Amino acid sequence: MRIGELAQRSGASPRALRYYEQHGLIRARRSTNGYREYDEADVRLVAEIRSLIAVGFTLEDARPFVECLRSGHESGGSCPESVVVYRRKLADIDAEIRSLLARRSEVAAQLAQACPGCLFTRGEP
Amino acid sequence: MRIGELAQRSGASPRALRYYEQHGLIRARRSTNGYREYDEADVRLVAEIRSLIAVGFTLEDARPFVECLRSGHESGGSCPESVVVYRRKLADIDAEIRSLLARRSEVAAQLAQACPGCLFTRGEP
DNA sequence: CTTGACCCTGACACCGGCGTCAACGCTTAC
DNA sequence: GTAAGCGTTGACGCCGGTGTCAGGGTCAAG
Repeated sequence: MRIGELAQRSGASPRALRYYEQHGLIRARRSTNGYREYDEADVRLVAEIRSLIAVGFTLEDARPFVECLRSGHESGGSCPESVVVYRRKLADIDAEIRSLLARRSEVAAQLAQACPGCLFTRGEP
Repeated sequence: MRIGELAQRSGASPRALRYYEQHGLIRARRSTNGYREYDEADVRLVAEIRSLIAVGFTLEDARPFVECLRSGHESGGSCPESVVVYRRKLADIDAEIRSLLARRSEVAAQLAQACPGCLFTRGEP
């Protein structure tokens, strides 16, 4: 299939697919007229990438997953390198949540100090 | 005082101070040679901006606080416009935390599916 | 007079994952 | 022949808050 069909079936835009290729995440054969040609396995690869992106992974994070799939594994996450990324990501998310909670309480404290009562009363200070 | 001293005393770089001015958050008199001149009130203004930036506010968010201080209030957060920003920011943070928690559980679920046991055992899958 | 420490403006770089446009080639249908 | 609808590459734009450099001016001390 060509890039348009892969785009439709994977949920990525053609632009995104070319971007993934540019960064070495997917590869395409070329037909005689220079058009990129893809197969079913690529649909799977791109779907994996999209699903990782959707939960906050970067393209670099997705790389081991793609290579895991390419090397024949059924799941992109079943290789040691992918698991490393999974765990690092969980740690990152946890750190970010802690940071947000800290910021939240700082903001709430500032609000409480600047305008006592404003935290619970909706309306004018 | 000139920009270097204000920078030292407020914790912002000269570059940042010019940027704040460019976006209308602070103003500077100019001495005869064209140098920016600041006073004590500006130290306070910039300190307010820095403290807001530090907890994740944007410069636009900081604007009402600055104007609140300029209009004579002791605290930048005691004006209605500032309180609106405070509450919006709290809501934003809460939304972001919820989103992160959702992503966290999705990632954990993906990991658990790709590599059962990996969530609790450190090491090879 | 010169050095060095300030100051000025203007402009590019960054980061990530694309969107979007330009300018062009291929293919199919009418 | 030609128009539509695909494809190609290359390049700029975005978002925010600076860092950093270029190419100047100002001023006090030596």
